[in-house]
Amino acid sequence: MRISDSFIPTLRDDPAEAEIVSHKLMARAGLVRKSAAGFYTWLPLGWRVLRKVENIVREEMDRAGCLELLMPILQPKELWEATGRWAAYGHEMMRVTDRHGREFCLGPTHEEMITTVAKELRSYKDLPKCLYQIQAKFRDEIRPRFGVMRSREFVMKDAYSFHTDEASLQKTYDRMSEAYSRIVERCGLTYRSVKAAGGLIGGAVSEEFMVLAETGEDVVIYCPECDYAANLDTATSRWHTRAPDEAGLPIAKKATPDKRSIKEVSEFLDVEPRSLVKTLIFRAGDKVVAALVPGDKELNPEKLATITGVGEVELFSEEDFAARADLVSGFVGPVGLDAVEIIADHSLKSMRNFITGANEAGFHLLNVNVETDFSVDVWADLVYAQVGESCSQCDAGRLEQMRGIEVGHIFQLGTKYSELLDAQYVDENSESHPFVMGCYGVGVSRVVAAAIEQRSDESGIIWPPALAPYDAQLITLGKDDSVKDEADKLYASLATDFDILYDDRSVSAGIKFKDADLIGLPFQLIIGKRFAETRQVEVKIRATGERAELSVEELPGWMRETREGL
RNA sequence: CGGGACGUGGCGCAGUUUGGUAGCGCACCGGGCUGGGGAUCCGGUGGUCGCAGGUUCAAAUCCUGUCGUCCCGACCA
Repeated sequence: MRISDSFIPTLRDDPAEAEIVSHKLMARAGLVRKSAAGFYTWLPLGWRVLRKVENIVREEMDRAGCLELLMPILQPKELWEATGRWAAYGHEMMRVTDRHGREFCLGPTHEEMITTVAKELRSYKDLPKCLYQIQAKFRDEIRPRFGVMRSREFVMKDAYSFHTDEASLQKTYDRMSEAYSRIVERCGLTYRSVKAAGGLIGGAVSEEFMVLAETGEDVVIYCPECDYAANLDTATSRWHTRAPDEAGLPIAKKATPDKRSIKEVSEFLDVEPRSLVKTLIFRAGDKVVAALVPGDKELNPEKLATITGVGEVELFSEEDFAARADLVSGFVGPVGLDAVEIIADHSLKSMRNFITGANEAGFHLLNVNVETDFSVDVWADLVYAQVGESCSQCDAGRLEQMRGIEVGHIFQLGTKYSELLDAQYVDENSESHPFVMGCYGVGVSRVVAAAIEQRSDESGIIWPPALAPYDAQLITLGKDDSVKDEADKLYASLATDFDILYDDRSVSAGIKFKDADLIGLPFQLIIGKRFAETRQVEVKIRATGERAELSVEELPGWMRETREGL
């Protein structure tokens, strides 16, 4: 492609609205333009990159035995009401009404839709099947940001598998996990796969593929000694396995006037926060629960929601407390708290003689012990894992953390959707069963941003060769017609084997070099006056800045070889 | 939705405090010169200052409302 024939509007300055490097560079290099918050036009150069990612994803899906199809973006309300998600999705779902008053949503995902399509898989002989599509998805994010990283319309590859049983699902799930690893590797990205939470999609088993980057919105907790890695939301640690070694002391009431928070009480009594137990009152659906965690730990509401079997738990407000005389805000404790369910973090098993609220304004209890003073209804993992704690998997490593960009997420769904939507197959005995399902997503447009987030420098983008919109940028220098002729010839000869972006503009050398660095193709092929004498093409490798002089004949082979290492 | 900031040619910004009828750099167009890291000179095009009301002889500037955008929190590929 000749630049003079192309449409690559590069910008000299960062757009004021862009915050992170990928957003700035995507705008500056002429890859995308914003239309409204969270909506982007993919300009020709950006579109080429997006298609490269799409094709890698498509190849790996096909290799894994998946079948591509395309479903409508608009989906009828009734379908979503059947699974309860018309309400559950809330404001995140974009909705439209047709001229007859019938309501639709712009698909945020397609579990409902694909499940109705899969109803045509009637026999166990038709299973397993894995279907996928690559399509725009719509989620009315509370706060779209970082360009295409978190946008309201984005390109996603979503795959769904259908099985007779869990074993078959596990097989496909494992194969998809491998395919996902291949995808991110082929895109040239450094990543880590981590254990994750199901969220709105649901499902017990789930794994995220995180591209590692400082600006990532997710925190990954990992063990340097083994392969344990998990999203902060689900990460566990084993700091609590110590056996209690202290003898229990008799419980005692202590006046703590106006001291409510862990900080206030621990300072007032001159003890470490870890000597206290926090009693947090939550509303979980219809019931009220008390969650007990050590004073120095932070409760993870997602874990509590999972344990109580609700989508979301809500911390008691002052109004809630006002309505319950038995719960004293700031002085709640588990002793004598029989009216609500008590869920305690496992770590309390190893705590002795701790301090809690006395359920009486202005008082706390000292030397409280589990069993002797109160009983726990449910033991669970309730807290966020913290850096420095022991790995729950190998026990040897101390946990560390890093930031990541979630580009892929795979789930084992089970029969949630097939049951609600009445999607069944018949087995060998003519008995009907709901499909066992899995679903698998890749944020295709997000991969583009993630790649730039991981690979760029002061001058611009450094594309992994697999994602680069073109293989090389051919640059002519000087206004000599002879240079132009030579460059034309080289362009024509390379065109059969490579995608070349040919900067044939009659602008100054500086502009050409700056634009080439900004656009970030793996190679820059430079032809100036010298070429007529030396017959050597000057090549600059964008990633390393190294330069080489090569004859026209050896150039193709050299490029093929060199790009492998980039 | 809560907290903060901002809307002035395509992009980046100044001007707003103290009202007087819009300016700079880049980009763009024509021409000269230059041609290995965003060169330079001359001459141009382009803005009802987000929108709607209000105050005033006079509003980018003051007031009210509204829309949009960005940042920090809860959501997610």
